[in-house]
Amino acid sequence: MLRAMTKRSAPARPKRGSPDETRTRLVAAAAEVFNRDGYHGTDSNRLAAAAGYAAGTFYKHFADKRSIFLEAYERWVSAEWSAVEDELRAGGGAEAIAARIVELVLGLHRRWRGLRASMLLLAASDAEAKRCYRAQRRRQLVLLAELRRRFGARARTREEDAILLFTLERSCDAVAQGEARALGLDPARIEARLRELVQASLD
Amino acid sequence: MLRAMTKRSAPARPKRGSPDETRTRLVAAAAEVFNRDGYHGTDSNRLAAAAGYAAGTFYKHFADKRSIFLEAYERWVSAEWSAVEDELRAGGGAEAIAARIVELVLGLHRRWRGLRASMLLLAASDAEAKRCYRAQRRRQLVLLAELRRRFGARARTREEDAILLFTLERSCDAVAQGEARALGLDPARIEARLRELVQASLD
Amino acid sequence: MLRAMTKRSAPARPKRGSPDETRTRLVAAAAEVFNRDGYHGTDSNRLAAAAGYAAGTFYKHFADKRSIFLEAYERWVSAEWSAVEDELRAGGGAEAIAARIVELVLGLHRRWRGLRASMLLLAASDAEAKRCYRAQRRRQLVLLAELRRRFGARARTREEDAILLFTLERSCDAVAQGEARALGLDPARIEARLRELVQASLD
Amino acid sequence: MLRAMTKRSAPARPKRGSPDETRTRLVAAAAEVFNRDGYHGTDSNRLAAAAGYAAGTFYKHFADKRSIFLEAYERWVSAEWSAVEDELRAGGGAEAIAARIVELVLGLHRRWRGLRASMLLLAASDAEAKRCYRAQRRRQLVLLAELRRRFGARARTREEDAILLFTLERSCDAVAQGEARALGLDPARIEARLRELVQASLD
DNA sequence: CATGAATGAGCCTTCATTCAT
DNA sequence: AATGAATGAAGGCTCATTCAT
Repeated sequence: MLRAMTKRSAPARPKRGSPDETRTRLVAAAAEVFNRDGYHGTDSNRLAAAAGYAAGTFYKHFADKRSIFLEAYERWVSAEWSAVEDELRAGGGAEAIAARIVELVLGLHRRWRGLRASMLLLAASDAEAKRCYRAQRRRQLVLLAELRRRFGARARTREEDAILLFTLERSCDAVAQGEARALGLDPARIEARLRELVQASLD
Repeated sequence: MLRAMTKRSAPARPKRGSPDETRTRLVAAAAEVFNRDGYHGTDSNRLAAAAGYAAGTFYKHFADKRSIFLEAYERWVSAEWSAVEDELRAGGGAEAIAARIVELVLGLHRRWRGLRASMLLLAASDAEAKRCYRAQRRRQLVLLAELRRRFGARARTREEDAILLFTLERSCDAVAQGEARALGLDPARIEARLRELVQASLD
Repeated sequence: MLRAMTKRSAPARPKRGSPDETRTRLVAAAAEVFNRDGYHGTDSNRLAAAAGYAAGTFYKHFADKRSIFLEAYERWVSAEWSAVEDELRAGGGAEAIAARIVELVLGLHRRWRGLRASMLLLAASDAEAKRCYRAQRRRQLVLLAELRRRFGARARTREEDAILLFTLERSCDAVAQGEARALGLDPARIEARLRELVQASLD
Repeated sequence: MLRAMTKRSAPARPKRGSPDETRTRLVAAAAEVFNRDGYHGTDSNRLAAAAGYAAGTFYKHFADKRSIFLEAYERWVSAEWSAVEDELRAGGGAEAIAARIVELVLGLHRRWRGLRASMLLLAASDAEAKRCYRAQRRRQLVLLAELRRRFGARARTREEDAILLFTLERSCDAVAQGEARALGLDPARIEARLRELVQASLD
């Protein structure tokens, strides 16, 4: 069985909120449940229940499971990325920024590893998920170029930047998902190396 | 609808072969079907049918869907990796080897992108899939160290090597799955950059 | 899909009228919607919305879907039958009356074919619907006998009259629902023949 | 509640028959259940259970509820009509044939009144049902013309014949469904009158 | 060894109805 | 009087798996 345990909390019943509150609660609960059980590991009834609602309520707010997933990803992962961007744009030296980038990205990957894994899967077969997933990478490319301009560093090709992002993403996943440890690697050293790579790219 | 069309070929009925032949045919067909439709995009009946067998035959040879998936991954992806290793061990200069590594890895990612995506998903929630997936990375680390010894290059940390592998894997996925193009990147330049990175690691 | 499209008009919101006005609006809207989509082709929420009210309002005025249906049928179909009766009672020769009967009955069947089809269905399984449906036939039998008295024609058995009504009803349905045309029949000839039969019954 | 009681017999479990047997059993059971509970009064799970099968088995044989309904109607109602036709073609005088037609048609309407009512409903909203329903009327028109030729009677217009069939159909429904009795009519007299009409049409 | 009919739990979705506001 | 968010039972359908042949 791939499916994880499912009945967890009996959440506070939030009857009769505004539609927006309800929608928000559903999305928040879905983000957690998808993150824990994976896209194919839950169903719409459970998502509703996790937010304290009945099955029917789900379909008042979302057309289907896929659409709440995309919204959950958008709302949580992307939202937190925005926070990251804001902080990085706030200033600091190249070294500090590099360290912070690695720390923040790793944190996000740790926090949302299940959601990210599901997104990867979905993006493989669903066009809209693909778009949504790629939109982020685009933002990151923009951010990277912007930071570099701030430090007066020479420009890199988009390809070089993309590869740096891929490196960062995949390595952080490896650390977040325990793959690094399973391979006998020291997460701290991975982080250190990533910091070097990011900083080198900003100089 | 995430599910792709499914009825494809009307396969040659190879009834009453030896158990091993049957098993092999099932695995071969499954590899193709999983690669095309994804793990959640097929079902065991279709896998059996794709190999020209009845539903019941499937369960005479495999405990469940997951186990045939792991075997398909093992048998095809890993097997092809072995071929890669053999070729690389056969000799050549650092530059040629680097180019060949990138070419071969990219080829594998292209050929098996569906299977790989499914594996990524499965590895996120299934312990055995995780082990199977990681075993490969371990082999690759060994190979990398071995190649470097051959070229008399200075040793790198395991972490540095792992990050190189992550970079290679993730970037090849991006190219194989069209993500690179979607981001306006030039696949040829990505490949060139990957060759540089690999070669640098071997010197 | 048996179900037809449903969201049609955005009806004027007539909030806080007298209970009777509300009830009337609900019934009027329901008659149209049932006539268009069929009894099983709508739901109470849509009926409410079609009248410009919220779901809850519906249940303030009707016990359930069935009861609004019966009322819609009663209020519209029966009401129009009354108009027919009034006109026929107003006078005219047997031939003119016969022609008028066919014309009016056919008109009603055309106008309310969806509602009638639903009633037929409901009457098959619901006792109250059955009563309501039969009450009309009774009125028609009375009317027929009454007209005949007016023309001084000899009496027929109730069975003969009933059969004439059945003929009229079924034939008008066939014309109204396109069955006649589908069978290669000429609606005008059907009407002509029906006029003959009715007139013969009045002489 | 419109829905009739549902769990009736616990039918003999007929496991592992040939697909055709299974299909036949499903259709036979469905004909009875539809006839008893109406199209909207059952569901696919109950149809399967009524034939002694599990839910999934149903969908191995039929795409959906509508398709088994049409087949049930076709297989039972039409099949019995064929028997009627055969008998009528076998010979006899006009009077005897007329009597037999009324008797047989009435018998069919009695036996399958629920199925017929559902068909009427379905035909109102479903194109294929409509076709299937009308195909029968066409056969009947042919049969009627054929019988008349046998008796050397003068030809009637198709419209006249159609109206006779409508009369017969609707009147038999009224008798079969108790409508006649509810209107205080004597079924025997209805039958007598129908015999007259049919015989008159054959002379 | 292979079959393939059959299973039945379980997912997605709808809708008649309620009730707090 | 009206609202409309919420309900939850139930229907339609799928699919991993079993077992009699």
